[in-house]
Formats: sequence, C-alpha cells, structure tokens
Amino acid sequence: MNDQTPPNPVPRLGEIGLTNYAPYLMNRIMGRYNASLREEMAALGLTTAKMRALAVLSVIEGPLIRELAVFSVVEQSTLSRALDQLAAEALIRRETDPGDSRATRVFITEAGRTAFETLWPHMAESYARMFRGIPDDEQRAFVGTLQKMLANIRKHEI
Amino acid sequence: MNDQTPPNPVPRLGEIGLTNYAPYLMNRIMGRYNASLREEMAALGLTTAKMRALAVLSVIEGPLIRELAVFSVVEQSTLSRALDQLAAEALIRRETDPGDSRATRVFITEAGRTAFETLWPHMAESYARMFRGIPDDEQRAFVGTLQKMLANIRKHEI
DNA sequence: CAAGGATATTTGCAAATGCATTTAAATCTG
DNA sequence: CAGATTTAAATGCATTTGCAAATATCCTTG
Repeated sequence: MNDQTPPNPVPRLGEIGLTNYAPYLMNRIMGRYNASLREEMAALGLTTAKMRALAVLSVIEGPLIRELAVFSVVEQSTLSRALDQLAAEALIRRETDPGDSRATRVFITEAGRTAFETLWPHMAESYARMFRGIPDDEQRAFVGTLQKMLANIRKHEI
Repeated sequence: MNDQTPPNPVPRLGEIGLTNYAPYLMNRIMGRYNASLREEMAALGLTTAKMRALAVLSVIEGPLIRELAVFSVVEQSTLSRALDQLAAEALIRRETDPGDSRATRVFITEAGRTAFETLWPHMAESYARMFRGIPDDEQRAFVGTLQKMLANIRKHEI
C-alpha cells in the first residue's frame, strides 16, 4: 500500500519516555497503591496474596482454587499456601468440589468478610486519592479502556 | 447545602464489581504483563527488580540509588541487592557521588544496555498486545489519566 | 568544632514467592 | 476397561523480598 513508510522499528523506551509508557506508569501507581495498604494488611496479618484472595472471595462465591488464582493474580502455589493460612485463621473454608474430587472450592467465612471489611475503607481511600480531581467521565473512560486491555491479554484465561 | 443526600458510605467492592474497580483491573493487567516477561527475563538472568532498574537506567543517567528505587518501584533494600547482582554481571556500575560520599550514583554499562535492548522488544510486544484494537486517541487519553494519577499519589516522592 | 540528629546505603533475618515436582483423581484411547 | 494423558492442588526448595537495624557520612547548632 504505502511504500513510502520509513522502516518503523520498535521505538526505544527512551524515545517514548518513561512517563509516557503506560506499563511503567501502571506499575508505579500500583506499587504505591499496594504499598499504601501494606501497613493495614500487616495489622490484620494479611499478605498481598491473602488480601487479594479475600477481596475476590468477598465478591465471587466458591471459586475453584485455580480460578481464584487467576482472579486474584496470585501464583497457584503461592495461593495454596495463602489459603492454608487463611483457613488456619478461619477466614476461609475449603470444600472439595462435589463433582470433581481433585478440585477444591473456596468460601469466605463471616470472619473473613469482617477482616476484609476492615481493610476495605483503606482500599477505598487509596482509590479515591488516586482519582482525586479526575472527573467522573474521565474515570469511566479510563475503566473502559482497562476492561478492553484485560480482554486483550486474557487470551486463554478464564 | 443538600440535606436530602442520603448517608453515602463507602460502596462495597461487591457493589462496584471487581471488573469496575480500577486498581483490581490494573493489578490484573500488570500481573499478566509482568508474568509475560518473566520467561525472557529468566533467560537473561534478570529478576523483576533487576529488569526495572535496567529499564530506568536506560533512560535516566546516573541517578542516586534512592531515586532509582522510586523510579523503578523497588524497595531500597531489594534494589541494593539487585544492584549487587547487576554490578557483578557488569550490567551497571556504581559510583560514589562526588559531592556526597554517602550517596551512590548508578550507571548502566554497554553490556547493560545490550541486555535491556534484548528484552525491550518483548516488552514492546506485550505493550502492543495490551493496547490492540484501542484507538490512538483513547490510548493517549488513558496515558493522560495515568499521569494525573501518578501526580496524585506521589505526594512526597521525587 | 563537638555533639546530636538527619540522610544514604547496606545487611541480618524471617517470610513470601515461584518454579519444578509430586500426588491424586479424572478423562481419553485403543 | 487398562494404561496413558491431562488436570487440580500441594509441596520441596532455592531465591527474592521487605522490615528493622547497622554503618557511614553529612549537616546543624550551641
């Protein structure tokens, strides 16, 4: 079609600039968000993996462990151990799937819900801080783009 | 002003929905992005911390270690050890700051640049995949929002 | 200019993480 | 339906991580 197009190799990071490179910005923002929660999490005896599992379980009822791993963005082996701890603290409960005895479904307990509800206001606060001064419609557009991105990357995921 | 407003407590995560909650989406997308690079990184003997340090150093010349920690979103102690490794592999070089002998400036070496340039196409590919089908203006708006968010959260940061 | 306190980096140590492997159960195939 | 293959979850093990404390240097202030 257009034989005039100059060879356009992958631009360098330096050319884009760190602060125009979306993954960098996202990593940096999430790094702060996650770090800002760590203190509250520590107070509740939660690690990132445990917190994420609880967060997902507060919304999704009885997923399989491998599903929970995807939703909570935690390695399956890491999650397995996080669930050990959460179960020992009675924040979750594991139940063998009725139809497949290899599989395990995970349920949040009342205590687990309470723990997450203690943490949630801090998450909401960090969230609000992040979006301070950003108009609603821009926020909605932003989330819309994120959803498209998620659809793009989760090829073979759930 | 409006005394009719019902008490509006923090909405629950369940009410927002996981896939409308920006931090969740961002964590999940970045989890995939970072995981997708892990294989290439492993082939180059890089950890996340080492890769991030290299990425920043490919753009920023001779930062202090504590600055590099902020830019690369890595705990300072973790970074310190990552730099040990990178220095041992001759991918970076540490130099005591001329004006302050407590401080250390970090420089990428030619070998370090080469290593990062080996990785970069994979990062660019993941990036492209993420944004596949998303129009340029939407991408620009998205990055614009990210920049506002970064400004919001980095209160006392660099 | 001698404390006393701040700042930059490193290090000790315990915990979290991820890969590879194992165990157990389900599913496929001839 | 026996054996091979796939799938779900747990575990062994080495590495990475993060907090807290240590070390070294710098900056005050009396």
